[in-house]
Amino acid sequence: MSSTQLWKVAADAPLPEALTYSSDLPLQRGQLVTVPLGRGGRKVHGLILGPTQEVPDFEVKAVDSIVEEYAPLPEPYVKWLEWLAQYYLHPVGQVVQSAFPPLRKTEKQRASKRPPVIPQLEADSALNLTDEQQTCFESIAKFSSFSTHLLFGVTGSGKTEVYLRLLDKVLSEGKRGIVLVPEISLTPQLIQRFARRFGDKIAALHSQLTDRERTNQWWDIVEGRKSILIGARSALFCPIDNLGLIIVDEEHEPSFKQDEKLKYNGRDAAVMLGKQMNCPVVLGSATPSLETWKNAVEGKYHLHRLTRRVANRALPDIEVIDLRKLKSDDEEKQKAITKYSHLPFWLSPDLYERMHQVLDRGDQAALFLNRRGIAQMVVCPACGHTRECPNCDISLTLHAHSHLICHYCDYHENFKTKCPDCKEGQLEAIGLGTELLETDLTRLFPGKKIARADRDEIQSRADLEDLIANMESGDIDILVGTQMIAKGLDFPKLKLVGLVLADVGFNLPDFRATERSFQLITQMSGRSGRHVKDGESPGLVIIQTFNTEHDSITFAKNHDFEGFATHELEIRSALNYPPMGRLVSFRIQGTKLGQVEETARLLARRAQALKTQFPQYGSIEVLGPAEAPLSKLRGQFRYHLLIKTTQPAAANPFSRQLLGDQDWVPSGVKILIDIDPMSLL
DNA sequence: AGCACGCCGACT
DNA sequence: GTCGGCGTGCTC
Repeated sequence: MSSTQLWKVAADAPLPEALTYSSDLPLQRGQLVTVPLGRGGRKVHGLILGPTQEVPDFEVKAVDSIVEEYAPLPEPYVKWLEWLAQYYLHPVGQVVQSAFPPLRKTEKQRASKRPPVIPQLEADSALNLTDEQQTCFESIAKFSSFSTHLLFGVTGSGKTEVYLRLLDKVLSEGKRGIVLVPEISLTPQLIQRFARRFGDKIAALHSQLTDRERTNQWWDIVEGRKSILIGARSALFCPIDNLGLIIVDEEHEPSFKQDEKLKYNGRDAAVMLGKQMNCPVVLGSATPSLETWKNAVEGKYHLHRLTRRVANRALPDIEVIDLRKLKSDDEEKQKAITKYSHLPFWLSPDLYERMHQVLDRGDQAALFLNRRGIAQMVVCPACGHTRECPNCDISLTLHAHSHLICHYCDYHENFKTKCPDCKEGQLEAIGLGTELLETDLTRLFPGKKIARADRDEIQSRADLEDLIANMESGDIDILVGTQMIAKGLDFPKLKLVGLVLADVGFNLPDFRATERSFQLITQMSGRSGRHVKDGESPGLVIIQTFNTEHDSITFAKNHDFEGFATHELEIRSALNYPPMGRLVSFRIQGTKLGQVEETARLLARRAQALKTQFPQYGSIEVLGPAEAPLSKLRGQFRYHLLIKTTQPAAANPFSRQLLGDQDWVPSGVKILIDIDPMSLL
């Protein structure tokens, strides 16, 4: 009955295009099949993209079988997957695999010792909305087809309650919703809140699940047992039908960008999915990315504002401490310096006194520093030798006064004080890290309970949940941490937040450094005094810095996001940086430095040639090649080439052509492409 | 990615 | 001779 026909199949292999297979099976677009690939009778999964007329000039193999377990993917999902492959220049066959669960379906559920994926909690009822929340809710709820909304709400203004109401509305219409959060494992408090409100309607997908848990959650959604999917960016790949809403919380978060394999941005992919599914997309943030902000002020996105914290709670006061003044030599200062001579160099008298005040009242304080360990480098004062990682171009960080660790590749060695180079000097630790803060604080605040939260201390969801419980119960007085604790956490007794050295963030070689720094200060200040009562003094934020006039500080101090965004957009505009221009980064890496350099040079020359050959690429700027800021990582030398353009439409075809044939690239050298990179490191 | 081919050094 | 190390190349 059915005759043999040719099909385009996205096979699971790193091939730029789909392959052609023949079949007399009743196939359709979106169906998962197995196909033979290569020699040796190997079988791989492939997704049917559609029939084709083109008869290729080589022998065509036949589709092996239909994978009966999966119904064909809905058309909008197939379109979305094709878009991802096309836009991010990634092999379509490998993009497509992410739309299926890692394991096969099982009928019998085995008892698991692990805690349930969704916590079982007592139900919670809706809170009363403030006028602002009500206005935002209504103006978003009007939309039921594709539209993108920015919910711009200051920290503590109750964005989550607006999300919950919107989801309520979507559920009441018999539709379903996706909630994307950055690194879900780090936001247990948010999951709990959803679990209290929506109980067993929720499924979750994130990196801390086992393959079996992930597979079960996937089927719960696909077979319609759950109607709200909350998860990290990868949750977008779960083919949920009848979608009424996509929410992206903390849309500015860099972690929405995947930094390996398919380098997609979860926020942008969510907007495209909303377009394909024809449903509204809500992006929420207190510090929107400049990309989103630009779209909002230009009217491409609908802008909704929450300008006040709930229950009229005040935003925290932000004080800036000039660390340069600590070195002043006038007499009065000198006296003060003597009085505080026991303080370590990183702690100003003002911050120290404020910490005492807060702790004496029985409240909590938190100190942030974006660096782990005891010290960033160890140096020999006699000959200047520094210990560096043999695999990465980076100084080793001292931990526990006994180990030197590379934060990139995890290389570690014992710390020996005698300089291995000149054999005379004693190596000294220079710099500052969370571990050192903890040690010093234990000495300065005897009897107070101090906890540290960084990647060395908090490695699992359970660790973080323990920490949160101890903060909530008041078992911790002072919390020290990296930016791990700057986001999303909500502790009623936390009244003082100190940023130990803001400068750490300013000086990164990245055009987004100022934006990141502004976001960090604002998000961090959002942790302070979230629950102050009427008449109580607001929470306090103290920023220590050597550069009090830095844009990120002067605007953040006044809680002035819009002023900051306007100012920063002007700077970006002058240099054609995103969001005014588009960037594509090519990274050339390999184990032989000479080969890498030469390939980078040749790639740049080809880019220039392409530009002169085709007039439509006239606006493209080719920057580099240059040694990447991390010039050696995990034993690989790294160069990069940047493409910058004010014509967004030119970036993709140009990159595609430049990457086209790679016969000239020596084996052992790889060219990796990153469309819309989030970081230039 | 994953597999076969092929070219080299080390062993019976 | 021939076993197996891994660098190279191809997949409808």
